[in-house]
Parts: sequence; structure tokens; C-alpha cells
Amino acid sequence: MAASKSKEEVVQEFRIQSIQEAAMRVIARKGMSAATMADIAGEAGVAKGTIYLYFRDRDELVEKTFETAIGELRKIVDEALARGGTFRERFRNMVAAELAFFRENAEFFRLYISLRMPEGNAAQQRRQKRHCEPKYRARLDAFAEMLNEAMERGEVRQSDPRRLALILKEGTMAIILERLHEEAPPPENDDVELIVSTLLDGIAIR
Amino acid sequence: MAASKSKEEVVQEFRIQSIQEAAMRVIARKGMSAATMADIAGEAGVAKGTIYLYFRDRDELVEKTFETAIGELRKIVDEALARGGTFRERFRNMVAAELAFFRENAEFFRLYISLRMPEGNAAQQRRQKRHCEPKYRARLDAFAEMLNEAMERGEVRQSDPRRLALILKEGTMAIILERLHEEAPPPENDDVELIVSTLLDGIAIR
Amino acid sequence: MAASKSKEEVVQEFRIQSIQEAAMRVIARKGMSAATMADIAGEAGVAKGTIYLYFRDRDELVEKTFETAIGELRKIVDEALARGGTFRERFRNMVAAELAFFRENAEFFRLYISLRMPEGNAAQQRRQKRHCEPKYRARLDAFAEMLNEAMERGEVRQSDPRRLALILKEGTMAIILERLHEEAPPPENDDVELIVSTLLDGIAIR
Amino acid sequence: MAASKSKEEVVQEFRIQSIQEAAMRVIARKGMSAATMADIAGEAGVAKGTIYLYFRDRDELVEKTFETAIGELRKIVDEALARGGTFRERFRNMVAAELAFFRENAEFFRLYISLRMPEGNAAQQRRQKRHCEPKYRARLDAFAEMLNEAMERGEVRQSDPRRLALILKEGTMAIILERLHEEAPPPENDDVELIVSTLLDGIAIR
DNA sequence: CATGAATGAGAATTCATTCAT
DNA sequence: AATGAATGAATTCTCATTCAT
Repeated sequence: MAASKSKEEVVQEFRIQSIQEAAMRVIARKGMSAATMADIAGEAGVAKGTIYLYFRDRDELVEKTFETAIGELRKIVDEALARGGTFRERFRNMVAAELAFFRENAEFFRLYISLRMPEGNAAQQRRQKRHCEPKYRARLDAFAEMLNEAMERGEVRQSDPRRLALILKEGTMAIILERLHEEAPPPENDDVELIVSTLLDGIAIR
Repeated sequence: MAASKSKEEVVQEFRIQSIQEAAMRVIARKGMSAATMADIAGEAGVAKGTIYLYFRDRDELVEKTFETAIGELRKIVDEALARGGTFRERFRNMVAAELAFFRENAEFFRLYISLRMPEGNAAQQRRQKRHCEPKYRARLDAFAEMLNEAMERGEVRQSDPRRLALILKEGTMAIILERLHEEAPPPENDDVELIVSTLLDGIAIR
Repeated sequence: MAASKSKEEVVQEFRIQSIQEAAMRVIARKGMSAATMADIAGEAGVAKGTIYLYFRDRDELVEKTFETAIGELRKIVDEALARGGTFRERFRNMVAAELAFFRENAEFFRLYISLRMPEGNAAQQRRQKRHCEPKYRARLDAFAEMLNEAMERGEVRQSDPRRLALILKEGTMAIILERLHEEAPPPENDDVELIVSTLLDGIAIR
Repeated sequence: MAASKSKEEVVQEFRIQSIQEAAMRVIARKGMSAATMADIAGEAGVAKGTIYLYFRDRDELVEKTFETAIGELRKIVDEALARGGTFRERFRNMVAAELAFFRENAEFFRLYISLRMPEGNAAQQRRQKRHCEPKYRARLDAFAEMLNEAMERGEVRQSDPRRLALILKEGTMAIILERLHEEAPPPENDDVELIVSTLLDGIAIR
């Protein structure tokens, strides 16, 4: 009834985590289609067959891996938003949290970007099937809701909240991506300020 | 005006174009890794072997296809920018041109998004190698330069032009992507206005 | 005496040997270029993919197979030579050993003959690359050295030992080849005597 | 009735000869299986399709090419033998003629060597089918006959003439092959003498 | 006649998945 | 539970041959 896990469950969770982390690293390094099960098994330090004890097939492994990773990002962002304050403060906290997350999960980034791909590729046979597009959508809707509330409070001007959410999210993401490429990116806070002021205040001089 | 092409050249260009268009369609439909040479040949209405008369291997086909597609986008955007006017007008023209391009090349979109992936996947073995990341970068730099000039003219507030370019481009792209998903997207002009006013004027109420 | 092999090593060696023997049989039967990986796999009783667990590609399989086969011939000939005696005796032993080897490895013969092809086919793209020409050369040099010693002992008249080695080796080989063709070749010993006396004593009547 | 050829026949013969010579050069350079029809057409300076106007398929081209080349060798050797004299003289003339032929047709050599391969590869599917093995056999038989006559005249000691022919032919060929490899081969006459004395007088000191 | 672009059967190679140990 | 050798379907690529121009 309580939360105590049997030793078997602990081992099992550890295995699952190791394999997912290995999958993330390998996919990040070699790309979605070049990452083979052998690569992932090697990176995880297990035999190929072992992966199939925990995941039905390659698709399930990739899907679950993405879900787990996004779940973590979600937790971090939610915590940032929960700290309350004005919309500007909450947006700043969110951006800062995302920058920090990707700093520590740089490898994951390339994965994440492909998450945003539209689904609809009906017959997409082998790799990279449905995956967690839905998760990304859900995250976005939550952010749109936050924008909506801010509009109602008069903090943000009236507009389609979903579209604003997209612009803000992707604008932020663009900077995160850029930082991953840079040898010596500027201090995180500078970029947080740049993003917040650009998106909240615009770039035009009035 | 002269420079007339021999019939062979015309035929050759036509073939190359047919194959590239087929490749775009198939990749858009089935995804980068599920698109086989057989699929592409079938879609193009030629035999498998024929593709190898025009492209060394699968990698070259994909690479060249992307380059061609980006080249077209570039042409369209350059024309929009050449129409001059204030920064706001030029940005509006550019956004409108991009929206129009993707409206007519919806299938291409999914390709384009993967273009923006960071390189660095050194050993990425087979598919989806270097590709045209550089092209995307070059496009971005041109836009950053335009922003820089606008700053010097006092139309845009001082900031890192490269970062602003990223935010504006990806913010725009996010809306384009969204439109591709929507059953009945709003009039293009509405979205152009939304993007321009959001990014130039910000979303905050002062 | 110790150096006992783990079971895995034994199995691995067995597989390698099976595949190489299958390759020899198939190449002997169908010729170098008509022998496909599917043929070889079928002959070996394994799946196509299995071959690639033990050999990088077709070229490596062929190369290694030849090397192994020549190594065996070498062992047999070396044993014959080690039995010592006059040059005539040693040559006779060598010839007899080679005849016996090819009797039991008739299939291998057609392979062997192509081994002797000159290299220099620099750009030879796919099949039949460098291969074991060097091995054949090394064997020849060893025989030339034996001739040299015989000259110093006064058993053989002075001449270029390398050229003599060539004539003797190829003269012997010619008979071996002939025997492979014949429905009912004469007793091996008769041919051994014919070769030895022809090459040592000449055919002219003085 | 006379020998005069129409212009068409002359052109046709010229084409056939060009293509065969190209085939010889390419096969010599790249090996039997790596030599493609495209290679040969390119070397001959004609289109691929043109070859099929003169040869049914690749097999016939190779076969006819070999036959032609061997025919030339045959003519040269026959002339040498026709000069008469003792067996020793005639053999010397023959060896000298062969050395000279291969000096001027070095590229052909690698072809020739593969001619001597045993047939019997029943189902040998694609390349390198029956070919002119028979021609080589016929040449050999003629030489065996010459040996036979020399035996009857008491110039050569009694033995199986066919086997002697083989040893002499292949012994000679071994030296020719060697010369093709050497940067600076010794004077042709030295090798002629070496071959003649080795094979007629033997190498043993009595 | 000559051409060479197009073809497509067939060969090499890869890799997700299974299963005996 | 874990392993990794073996599998074979699926894929890329080659090249002899054809045929419309």
C-alpha cells in the first residue's frame, strides 16, 4: 500500500532509466534514424536482447524515452510558474528554467526539436512513429491558458493566446538552440532578459 | 537571353526536378527515414536505377533536394525584401512571402524543420547527413544584417541582431507550422499582422 | 598444451571455417564473380547476415578464405621439405605433397590459379581485390632459397634461383591442373616421377 | 569472289577490332569481373549500345576477344616453328616468339592467364563463361605433336608428350609473367637461353 | 547505324527482432 | 533475467541490356 518498492522493482526502474538515458544520448549524437538498437544497447552497457525485456520494440523505447524526458522538463517549468507573480515575472522564470534545463540536458535538445514535428504522417512505417507530439501540444496549451489569464487580468494585450504561446515558445527555443551551438554563450540571465523584453515589449522603437 | 539550353540539358533538368519533387513529397509523407529509394522512384515514375544517373547516392539526393527547396524559398523572400520601405513593411512582406510559400509547399514543411537541426552529429552514418544546415544559417545571417541596418536607422532598438533574427524567424515559423495543422486556418493576412505586431510591438500592455 | 579455447572461441572458429569452406566450394563451382553471398550462405547453411558477423564484407571473406587455404598448402609443403635429404628427394616430396593436396582439394584449385594473377590492377573496384598474391610470392621465394642452397651444395647447376623456382613451380602446377581435368589420371607417383625427372634431368637426349 | 571488301565491311571490321582491343585493355587493367560494358565502351570511344551491334552480349564479346588474341599468338608461334631445324632450335624459336609477343601485348597477358582456367564450371552464370579454353587446348596439342615427332626422331626422350608440353608451356609462361612484373628484366635472349637449357637439359648436376 | 538514357533483375549490406543458452 | 549469435526482410546500389531518337 505504501510506496516502498521491492528490490526487483528498483532494479527494473534502474534498468529502464539507464536504457532511456542511453537512447537519448545516442539519438542526440547520431540522429533518429542512424541510432541503432545495437548502439543504444552498447551505450547502456546491456545486451540488445535486454532492451526487449523492458520495451516492446524500438518504437516503444523511443516513445517512452521522449515522454520521460518531456515529463522532466514539464516538472521544472511547472515549478517555475508556481512561484507566481506578474505575467512578466512568471514568463521570465519559465524562460530561465528552460534555459537551465537545456544547459544540463544539451544532448536532449536535438530530440526535443524533432518532437515538434507534425504528426499526420499516417503510414510512417518503421522508426519515429506517433511519439510524444501530444505531450508537446499539451504543454503548449497550458502555456496558452496562462496567457489567456494574463489577458483577462489586463497584463497582456488581446490576441489569439494559442498563437502567442507558439511564438513565445519557439522564440525562446530558438535562443536555447543557439546557445547550444555557441562556444562561449553569454550569461544565461542576459539571454533571459533579451527574450523577455523582445517578446513582451517588441523590438520596434516608438 | 541567349544561353539557350540544349534539349538534353532541358530533359536532364526536368528529370532532376521530377525526382527531387518526388523525394520531397515522399519524405514529407513518410518521414526522412521511411522514405526508400523505391518509394521515391515510384513517386517520380522512373526506375530505381534512373535516380542513380542523376544522384550519386541517397545522401546526395536528399542533400540536393533540400538545397533546391531552400533556394526557392530564398528567392521568394529576397524578392519580398527588395520591395523596400520601412523595416516594419519589409518584415511584413517577408512574413507574408513565407506564409505564401509554405501554403503552396505544405509537404515541404516537415523537411524544412529538420533542416534546422544542429549539425555536430559527426559520425552520423547513413541518412540525413550534413545537408543544408549551412544554407539556413546563411539565410539567418542575411536577416540579421537587415536588422542591424534597421537599428542604425533607429527603426529597431539596439540588441544582438543575430538573436533577434532567431526569435523573429522561429516565431514566424511556429505560426506557419501551426497553420499547416489547422483544418481551417484564419486568413493569411491576419496571421501576418499578428506576427508583425507581436514581434515588433510586444505583447505586454504598458 | 594449455591455451585451451573457451567454448565461444571454438564455436566462432568453427563458423569461420564453415563459411570459408563454403566460399571455397561455391567459388570453385561457379567462379569468382558468379559466387554470390546468398550462394555462400546457402552452402554454409547460415543466413546471409551471419556471414557479416565474421567478415566485414565480401572482399574480406574472399581474401581471408584464400589466405587460409594457402596457409594449409604451405603447412603441407613445409612438412614435406622438412623431411630433408638431397635436393632431388626434397623436390620429389614437395611435388608429391602438392599433388596430394590438390587431389583432396580439387575444388580449391580454380581459386588458386587466380591467386597467381599479377596485382597492379590498381583501381579494381569491387571484387577480387588485392588478395593473397603476396602469399604466393612468399612461397616462391622460400622455394628459390632452397634452390640457392642446393646450388651452393653443388646439387643444382648455377642459374637464377628465382627463375628456376618459377619454372619448376609452374611446371608442376601444369600437371596438377591437368590431373584435375582427367577422367582417370595416371597414378600419382608416375606424375611425380615425370615432373622430377623432366625438370631435374631435362628432356633432351644427349 | 576476290578479296576486296566493301567500305561497309572495312568499317565494320575496324569497329570490331577497336572494341576488342578496348576490352583487352580494360579487362587487363581492372580484372575480368570488374570490367563493365560501360568501361569497355568508354575505352573504345563508342556508345554502350554500339557494342551490341557487333556482339550478342558481354559473354560473346569476351569470348571473341580472347579468340582473336590467341589467334594472333598462334600465327606468330607457327611462323617460328616453321623455320625448322632441330627440336632445340624450334623450341628456342618458339620461346623467343612468345616472349616477343608478350612484350608487345603486355596488357593481354593477364587475360591469357585466365584462359587457362579449367572449364567445367557448369552453371557459371554471368561473366566469363566457356570462352576459349578449347583454343588453348588446341595450341597445346599442336605442341605435343611436335614433341612426339621429336621423340620419334630421337631428339627427346620418351615420355607422355602431352604432359611434357604442359610443363614446357607453363614453365615458359612463368618466366614471361615474371618479366612483365620486373622493372628492368634481363635481355630477352638470356631468358630464352635459361628456359631452353633448363627444360631441355634439366637443372641437376650429374 | 549510332547513341546513351532508362530499365529492372539481382547483388551486397543493414539491423530490428528472436530464442537457445 | 540476461545474453548475443543468428536471422531474414528490407534497403541501397550496380550494371547488362534495350530501344526511342
